[in-house]
Amino acid sequence: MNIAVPVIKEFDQSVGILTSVLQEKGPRQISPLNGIKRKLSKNTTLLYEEDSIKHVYEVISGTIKAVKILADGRRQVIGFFSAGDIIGMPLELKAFYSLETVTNANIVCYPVSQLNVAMGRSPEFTKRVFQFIYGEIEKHMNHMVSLGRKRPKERVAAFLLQYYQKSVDAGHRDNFIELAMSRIDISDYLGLTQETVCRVLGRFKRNNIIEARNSHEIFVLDLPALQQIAQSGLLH
Amino acid sequence: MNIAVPVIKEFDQSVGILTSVLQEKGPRQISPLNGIKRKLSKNTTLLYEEDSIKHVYEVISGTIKAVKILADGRRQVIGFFSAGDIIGMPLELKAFYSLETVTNANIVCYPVSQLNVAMGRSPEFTKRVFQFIYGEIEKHMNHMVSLGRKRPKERVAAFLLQYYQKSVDAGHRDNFIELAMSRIDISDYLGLTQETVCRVLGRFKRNNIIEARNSHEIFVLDLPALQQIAQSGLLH
DNA sequence: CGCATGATTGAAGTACGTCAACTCTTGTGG
DNA sequence: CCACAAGAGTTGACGTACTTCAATCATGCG
Repeated sequence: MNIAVPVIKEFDQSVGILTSVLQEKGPRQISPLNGIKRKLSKNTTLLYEEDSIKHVYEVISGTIKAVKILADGRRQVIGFFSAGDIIGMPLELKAFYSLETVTNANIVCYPVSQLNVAMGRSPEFTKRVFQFIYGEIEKHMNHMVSLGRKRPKERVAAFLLQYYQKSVDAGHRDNFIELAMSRIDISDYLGLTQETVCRVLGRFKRNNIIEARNSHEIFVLDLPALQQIAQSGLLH
Repeated sequence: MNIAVPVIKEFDQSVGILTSVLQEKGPRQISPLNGIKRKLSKNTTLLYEEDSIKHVYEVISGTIKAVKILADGRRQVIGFFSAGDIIGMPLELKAFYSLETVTNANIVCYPVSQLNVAMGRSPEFTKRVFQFIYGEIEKHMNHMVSLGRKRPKERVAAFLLQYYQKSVDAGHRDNFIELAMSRIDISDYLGLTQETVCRVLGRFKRNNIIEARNSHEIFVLDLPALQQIAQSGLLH
């Protein structure tokens, strides 16, 4: 037991455990997933679109964005990932998007082959993988509705609420959200221009719906208002 | 053998075979998927958003759309499905969208539980399911780029090309595509108004890029032009 | 045949994008 | 420690591409 504790710790540190999403519960069932830790500095591309996928990534710290880029430079950010998020899927195919760090980040890379082995062994694990993918798809659907049918203020409100929810899920109760990415990244995520994102945020500030300590640190002052705007943009 | 043939035929007709996507190759390996055939008339809702999912559907004939609807009536069509397409996933959860027939349609319903059993038995089948889901996700990504960053003419061109490709994949060489859905459905898919869709199609006609026999039957006259417009909208 | 629905076209308005100026950070080197 | 540069963010003025509103034209089904 004296020995076991440091061993477990070593396991946690050097191997990663896919705790949040994919890992089976209970110490007995821990799948032998051997991930490799990587430390990435800000604005690094760790995967290019069309690259063949070799790993599934778990974000330990920092923020990473998934981006699709058109020939003329237009960008669509598919999603942002931060601590606890999983990126990728257990199939070796071509990447649909490139992955770039928004901030310095620590990640754990799990070889796809290992996940396949784990899935072959455990139906429970396979089910968790499916549930994870389901969740990702649900996000994609909501994103499509935002991009196709929502007004700028509704998109921005929904975006802020995503981060608010994430903060609540993490156990915080201070109405504080940190937007690690630039205004351009946000606008590329929401299908808007950075100017429009700025103006909408400015309006929210003037209406005392949010308060900004600086451009990346925001307090939600009026949650119901934000929810109402996000849901159907009734306020003008 | 005289007996076997009608039995097989009966099997094909009443059970469905998930041929195109999920079915394993070779007669020996045919998974015992017992689907139930359903005949649906036009404008029928076969699944409501938030309903719990009990089946995966295979479209035999006709066209079905997946739709998300906002409180105030705005609609985002997530996708259209026609002969050979599979709708849904092997997990019993809440539906992310409602499913409505665009035309009269024949479908086969496979209980999710059966797919799970088949996946438990066959890693090969599981892999096919993953590949299918991958393909769906790729479509979602491209759709997000269209909705977030493409101009109307680029979206419409890409939409036409999807159907052109489908026609080619089905072995047709006549440059003919059939758009079973209404202009409103197309606009709700592309995040535009029906008027804009009409005007773009009208421009394509005037530029001899397409020719319309009627509003639903279209010939592609200038494929390269269509591809160029879809890819980066260079033409004005 | 006639009505209802869908498609198309035109005119007008506006929300968002574009362009540009300015300010605020942040980081670096003297 | 400050000065400066480079980048990011913000705000304003203006233009326009798309929407909205409206009228007309097809299409198809009872």
